[in-house]
Amino acid sequence: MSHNTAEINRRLREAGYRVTPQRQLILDAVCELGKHVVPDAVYEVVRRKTPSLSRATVYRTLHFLTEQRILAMVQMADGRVAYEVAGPEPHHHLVCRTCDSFLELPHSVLRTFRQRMDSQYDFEIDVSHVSFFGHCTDCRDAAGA
Amino acid sequence: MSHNTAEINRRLREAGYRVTPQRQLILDAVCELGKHVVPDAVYEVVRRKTPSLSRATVYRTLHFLTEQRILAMVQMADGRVAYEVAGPEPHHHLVCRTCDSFLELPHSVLRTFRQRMDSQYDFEIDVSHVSFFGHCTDCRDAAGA
DNA sequence: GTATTAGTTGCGACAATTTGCAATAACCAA
DNA sequence: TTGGTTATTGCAAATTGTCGCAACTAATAC
Repeated sequence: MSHNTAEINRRLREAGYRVTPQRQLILDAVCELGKHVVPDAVYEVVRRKTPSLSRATVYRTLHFLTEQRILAMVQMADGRVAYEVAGPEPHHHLVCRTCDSFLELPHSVLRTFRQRMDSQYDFEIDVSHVSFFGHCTDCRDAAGA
Repeated sequence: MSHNTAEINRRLREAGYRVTPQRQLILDAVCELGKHVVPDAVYEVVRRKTPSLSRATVYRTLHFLTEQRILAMVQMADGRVAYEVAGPEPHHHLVCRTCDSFLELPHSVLRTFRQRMDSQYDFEIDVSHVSFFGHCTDCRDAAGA
C-alpha cells in the first residue's frame, strides 16, 4: 500500500501537527514493509538511515499515525499489534492461530453485526479494524488428519 | 465462577500434563478474583501462600490454562489481557475504549456470523472469547455533548 | 532572515512479559 | 515404595512497550 505524501502532510499540518523527518521515515518504512508490520521491524529499517531515532519515537509515531487514520492497527494471534497503511475503506482480518496467516474481510461483513450491537446494546463498535482469531482451512485439515 | 477441581485434574492428566500445586493455586486465584483478572493480581494472591512462586510461572500457567480451555483470555481496551474461568458456554464482550467498562454478549450473537465465516471463507473462528472495542452509551453521550 | 512558541524527539528509567536453562518434582510402572 | 522419565518451575536475563522531562526544531509571523 502506497501513500500520498503531500496529501498526508497537508492533513497533519491542517490539524496543527508537524511533519517531521521521523514521521516521514516511519511512514515510509511501514509502506515499504507492507502489511502487518511490527514496531521492531520499523525500528530496524529507520535506524539504518537515522541511527539516532529512538524506539520510543517509533512507538509514539505508530500510535499517532493510527489516531490520524493514516495507519491501521492489526491484532495478531499472539496478542501483539502490527500496523498497515489505512485504505479508504476499513477492512478486517481472520487470523489463524496456528500458522499466523491472515485472510482479509471486506468491511461489509461487519455492517449488519455492527448495526445490531448499536440498536440492541447501544454500543458503537469501532470501525477501524477488527481481528477474529481461529483456524484456516489448511490448519484445520492438518489438525483433523 | 467456580470450577470442578477433580474433573479438571483428570482432564489435564489424561492429556499428559501434570497437576502441580502452582497450577492449582493460580486457578484458585483466578476463580476467587472473579472476572477480568490481570496477571499481576493473580501473582499478588498466590504469592501470599507461596512466596517462591515466580511471575514467569503465573504468565506461563495462565497461557497454559487458556490453551486447555480452562480459562478464557479477555482483551482489555488498553491492549492488556485478563483472564476468567471459562464457562460451559462462551461469552463475549463489548469493551469501551473510553471508560474501560465491559458489556457481556451471549454467544448467540456471534453464531450466525461465525457460520457465515465458515461457509464463505472456510475459516473457523475461535468460540472461546471475542472482544469488540468501541464506545458505550455513556461515553458516546459525553463525547457528543 | 530571525525570532517565537508549542509540538516533537531522544534519553534513561521503568513496567510488563517472555525465554533459556539447570534443578526439581509429578506421574507412571514395576 | 522406589526409581526413572520428562513436564514444570525458578531464576536471571532479554524483550517489548511506556513515561517524564529537558533539549530541539517545524511552522508561523514579522
